[in-house]
Amino acid sequence: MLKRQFAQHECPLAQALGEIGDGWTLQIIREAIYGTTQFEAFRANTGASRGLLADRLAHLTAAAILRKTKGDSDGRETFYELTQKGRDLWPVMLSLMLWSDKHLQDKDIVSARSGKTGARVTDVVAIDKAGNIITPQDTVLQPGKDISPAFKARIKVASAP
Amino acid sequence: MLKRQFAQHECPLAQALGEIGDGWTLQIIREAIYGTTQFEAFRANTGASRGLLADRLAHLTAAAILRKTKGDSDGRETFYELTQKGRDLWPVMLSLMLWSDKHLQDKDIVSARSGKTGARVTDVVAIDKAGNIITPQDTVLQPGKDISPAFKARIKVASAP
DNA sequence: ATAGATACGTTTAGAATTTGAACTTAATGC
DNA sequence: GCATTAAGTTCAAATTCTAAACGTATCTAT
Repeated sequence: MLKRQFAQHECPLAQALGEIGDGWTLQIIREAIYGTTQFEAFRANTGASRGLLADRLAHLTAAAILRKTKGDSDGRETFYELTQKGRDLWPVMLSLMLWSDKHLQDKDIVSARSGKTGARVTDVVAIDKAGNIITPQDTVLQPGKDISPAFKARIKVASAP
Repeated sequence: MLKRQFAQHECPLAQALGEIGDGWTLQIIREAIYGTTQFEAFRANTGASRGLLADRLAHLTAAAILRKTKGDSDGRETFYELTQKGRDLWPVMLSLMLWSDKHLQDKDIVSARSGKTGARVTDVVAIDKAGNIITPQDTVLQPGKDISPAFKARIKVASAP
């Protein structure tokens, strides 16, 4: 089991990174989102070693990001499927994919599209409860009621780019 | 320098994870987005060791996610600031923050809001060129013209959750 | 029923990475 | 000059990862 712990911040982002921010863990979640469910397939598609993969799958299962089930037609098989918590990481993966398309790639490998209209996903935007778009330039980080003075001091100068 | 390389996929997501998917790298990008610019501040806020931090900052600079500049008032200082490519990772961090709020936290530590209206960011959504929202349930991954047969076979069953 | 193959692990030694402390170098302040 | 600060570098010890072998249960074919 990975013992390394990132500095325990109250920062929600630091906590999320502590839970899934490990490089291999993200690769595994990517594969799960692509539809991979079995140990050997995760291995083949990520290149992770057996020991590491077993460890990370156990961690993701304990964190309720994946759910482990036994195959009922073939008793040898174990399936790891995304829970709702896991599926909720889709926007993270989608934004990464769009970033990659914009900055890392010129080839047209794969695109996310609407199943209904076929229109390509070009962007990911923040919205408020009413559905209004909030641009990155207009975004600020606001301390909440449970924030510590120390962390408040750090984020008060920060605003989104 | 980190030698470990994730399986070299043509997959844009795998490439993005290869570039920034390392755990410490993501912590550093988080800090940069929070406004951290100096070596010692990155160290204090992430808990990374000096050697590792120097290595990762060099990598992020080489990847043009950070830009390294010298302080002109104080010649000892070095600043690492986000480039546009780096700032474009904001949606990734914001989605992670929202995921954390939904699944990892019950405390009200910090929220992203509109500077203009004060409205809280509640969600991140995919949109097409015309600005129509494409829900995760309606999203499919479509192979592009430069895809290899092998990768095409893998994603053809995949659809977003 | 026996033999071989498959799926999912565990174990282990060796390799690679990370830590933590000490050390450099260069610039600043007193 | 002398202490301090910022940003690294160096290196031995600790941790983590890999790769190959091994283990166990289940399935398939003979």
